[in-house]
Amino acid sequence: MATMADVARRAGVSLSTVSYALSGSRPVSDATRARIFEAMEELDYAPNLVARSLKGRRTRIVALLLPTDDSDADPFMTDVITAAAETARQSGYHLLLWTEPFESSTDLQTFVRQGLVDGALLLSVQLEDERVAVLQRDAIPMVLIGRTAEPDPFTFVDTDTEQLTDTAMSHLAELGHRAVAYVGPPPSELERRYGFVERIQTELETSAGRHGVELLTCHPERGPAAGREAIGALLFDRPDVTAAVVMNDPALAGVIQGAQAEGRRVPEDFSVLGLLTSALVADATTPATTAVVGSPTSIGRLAAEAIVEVLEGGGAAMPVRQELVGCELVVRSSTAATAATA
Amino acid sequence: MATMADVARRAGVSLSTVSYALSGSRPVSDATRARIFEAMEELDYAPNLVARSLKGRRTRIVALLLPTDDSDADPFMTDVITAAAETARQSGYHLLLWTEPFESSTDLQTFVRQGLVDGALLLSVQLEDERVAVLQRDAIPMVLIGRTAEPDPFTFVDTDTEQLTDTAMSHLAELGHRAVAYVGPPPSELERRYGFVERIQTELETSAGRHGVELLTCHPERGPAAGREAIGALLFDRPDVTAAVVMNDPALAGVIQGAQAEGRRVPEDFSVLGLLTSALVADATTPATTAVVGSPTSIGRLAAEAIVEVLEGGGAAMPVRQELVGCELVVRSSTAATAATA
DNA sequence: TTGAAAGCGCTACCAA
DNA sequence: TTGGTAGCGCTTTCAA
Repeated sequence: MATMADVARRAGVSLSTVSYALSGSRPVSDATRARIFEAMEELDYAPNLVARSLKGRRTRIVALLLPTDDSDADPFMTDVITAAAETARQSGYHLLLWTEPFESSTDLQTFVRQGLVDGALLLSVQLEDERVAVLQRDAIPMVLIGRTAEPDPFTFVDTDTEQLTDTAMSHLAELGHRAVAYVGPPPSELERRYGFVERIQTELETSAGRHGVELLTCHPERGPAAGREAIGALLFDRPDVTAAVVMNDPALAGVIQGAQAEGRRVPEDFSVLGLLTSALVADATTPATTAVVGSPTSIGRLAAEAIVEVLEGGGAAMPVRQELVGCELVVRSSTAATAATA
Repeated sequence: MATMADVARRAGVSLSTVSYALSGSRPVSDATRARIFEAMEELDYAPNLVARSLKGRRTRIVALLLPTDDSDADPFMTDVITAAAETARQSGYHLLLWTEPFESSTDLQTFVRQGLVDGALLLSVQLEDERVAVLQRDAIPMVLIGRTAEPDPFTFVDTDTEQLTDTAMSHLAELGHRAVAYVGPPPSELERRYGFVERIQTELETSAGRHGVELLTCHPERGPAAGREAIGALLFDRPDVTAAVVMNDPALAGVIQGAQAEGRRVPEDFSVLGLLTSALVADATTPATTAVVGSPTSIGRLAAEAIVEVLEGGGAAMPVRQELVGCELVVRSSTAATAATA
């Protein structure tokens, strides 16, 4: 591949002039510039990013920290990732995948010290997230997608869980439901201690209280069978429960089927409301599941914008930026007013 | 961050000795090495990858080319990507995301000329894929995930579509089905001219012929409504159709519902078989959908292995490696023998 | 067994 | 308006 020296030779100018012509950081006469760009064209020249990175002590590469013992490939994550990658690219940044099981963050430590990346985007943040400490130790700029435990002095982008839960509970309360099942994520995700999961639980309870709704929680494993059993057992104990909010895509269909097996028609006798349910899954159930959905695309974009801003900020003490992304109710066919209300 | 010079100074040796101690490419006395590693430890030293890349003229970074006007975030792709990233990392390679609409491959051209990546992995390969030509022009090593039109002289990893279609048709033929609907991808994907989609169509027809099965094709848009309509119309014309193979996750539930709306019980009167259906979707339908599934994890791993092999091969003329990854029938509850057979 | 130094391709400072 | 050159952090050749 052609180097700057090749271009300089061909254009009959010095190497530094080529550099200045390219960066514009010093005036270059029109004639000279024209000759230089012509030479570049002829040689298919493109500046070597590695050399530039070495010189400039920054690579314009951001690590995307992606835990891999997440059992399911979440479509939500995929959208976050592509949106972040696209946004980053528009600012001249690249995203580099760093997949790693949650446990082994010593690898991460070594990795960031190698100077390949200028900063990091953290996916699937946990309440106590080792990775944050590791990055902080080396003063690697980072943006969390999710939140650690409070107080959380980091820049983050997250779903507005309060709005999420409140949208969900308002919807059900307005429909007249007074006792609602919360079918949460599988136990394995609970152990992980995602801030996200714990916040949902707490805020769901708060919101339920505010709306005069009683909340009954269960955490079935993945899969429709587990969902059926869980809701079956719950309805056996508490036949007065008339709705479920479900944040467990693999179990979602099971919840609907389990309610039906107990003789409830969905949505006439029993409402099911998805939380962050992927459209693919929500549309696959019968009836299709009404859900409160987030905006993975906005999250990815905002996260990329935030990290770029920090990195371009040149180390100046940036204000910590914390953004909450709103949710939206997507009405399909699985919720309806209770008999009492209708 | 500490540099090699810092380590050398602290250990009281020359810079080159530190380098040799690290690489092992020249003997270093035990005492010296011990001092050096101690110094590294104390300084939290890690070799600078950028400098190493500049010197070595290789970055050990591989671009992951990810077209972004794919309308849906496919869980299959996510698994491919994480598997590829993990495998690459185990060989000391990193994956860098390059998201781009199909059209603009001039950006790609410029990008690869910048020397940031040693090679590329191509996702969602089309029959006529511009990206292949672009990379070839600059002799960038690449591995396709998918295939271009024949003859295809490139290294690729792909799902074994022949086995896929044959597994599907055998299953249905054995159950006694003689007229089968093929509910293919939405028209937009057809226009894209994915090799994958076209191969499935052809091979499904071939396989159907071999099994004495008549195949009726339709391509509904995404979403359950489109699926319902498509299968409804088809069954209206051809009431003798007793099964459907569906390669269109968003429409899948609609196909089942549409058949039921025509008075068919699934699976007793009508079988539905998914093609590469994601587990999340297959488990969400009622009944759960039996499907022939591929192995995204294997594909990702093999693709990463292949590109690493090419890159480590040092430019020696490598044999073109072409791997087809097998499929498997996952039996759930949506297929059964026809009345005639049972 | 170890050290000195050239050079990867670029940016930016110092001079002219 | 332009040229020369040091140096980013490393690997590797040449010398001792």
